[in-house]
Amino acid sequence: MQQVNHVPHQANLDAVFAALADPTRRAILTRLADGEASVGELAEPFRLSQPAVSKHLKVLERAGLIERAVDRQRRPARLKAGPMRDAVHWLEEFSQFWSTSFDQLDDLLEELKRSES
Amino acid sequence: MQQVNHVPHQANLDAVFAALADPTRRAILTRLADGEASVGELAEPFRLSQPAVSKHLKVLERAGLIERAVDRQRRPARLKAGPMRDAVHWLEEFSQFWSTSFDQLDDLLEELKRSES
DNA sequence: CTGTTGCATAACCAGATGGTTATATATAAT
DNA sequence: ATTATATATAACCATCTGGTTATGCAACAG
Repeated sequence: MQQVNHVPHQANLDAVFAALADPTRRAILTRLADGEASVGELAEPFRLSQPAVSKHLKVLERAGLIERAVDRQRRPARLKAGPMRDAVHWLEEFSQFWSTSFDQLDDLLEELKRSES
Repeated sequence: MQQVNHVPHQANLDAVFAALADPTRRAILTRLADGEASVGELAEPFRLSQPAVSKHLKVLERAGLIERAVDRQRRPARLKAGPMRDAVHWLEEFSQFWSTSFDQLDDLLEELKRSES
């Protein structure tokens, strides 16, 4: 049976959130949403050395957010969905456990604060 | 005018995702979803020193995920909604930009992969 | 005043992170 | 065979992180 249930795997949540914590990596992901890209193509817009980009890609790969292909000398990266969804799920479950919806939370907390004081 | 629009602020996204990348801190947040708690109350379930918990709380506070109150000697922490919502929004906008929904993404990527090869 | 409780802060440490340059490797082009 | 291109890897560095113990300080309790 193929893995279908995406129970947010605690260990990977660490890696996923850590990967998302860097603005360059988020930009890389956004770029990849537009289609696969090689290391060189990714390095160009950022003023970053090629090895730096390779490192970022390795972080994203370890987090499972991307996968690498092989195309001649190029090793293009493309997005993978699962882990990002795990992150969303954690946040959603958290918000659900916490309260009803994020959109009501600030108001709700304000209210609580007022009623306590 | 009060801040109402929660445009995901890039700088804080760094701090928010970084804060969420630690399992202890996620556990602290989950605990706080149950109600405010003092440093001591938070330190007890984890086998962590009190200063370690204080440090985690400072990280969460810098990310804007919690706020501290003053109650006699205690300095209880409580959740704040905004930044977490920013994180959700980033992920949602990303998924939207990327494709239609996370639930369809893996299938979609699989399909793309197949049609390319 | 004295002691205790709750927390913060400082000083320290090992290991991770994010960047660099230099070098190696593999594929392509000449 | 040589050279050029695309990427990886190594070695190095400064800074950040997550933990510790030791200490300081403010707010009670006696």
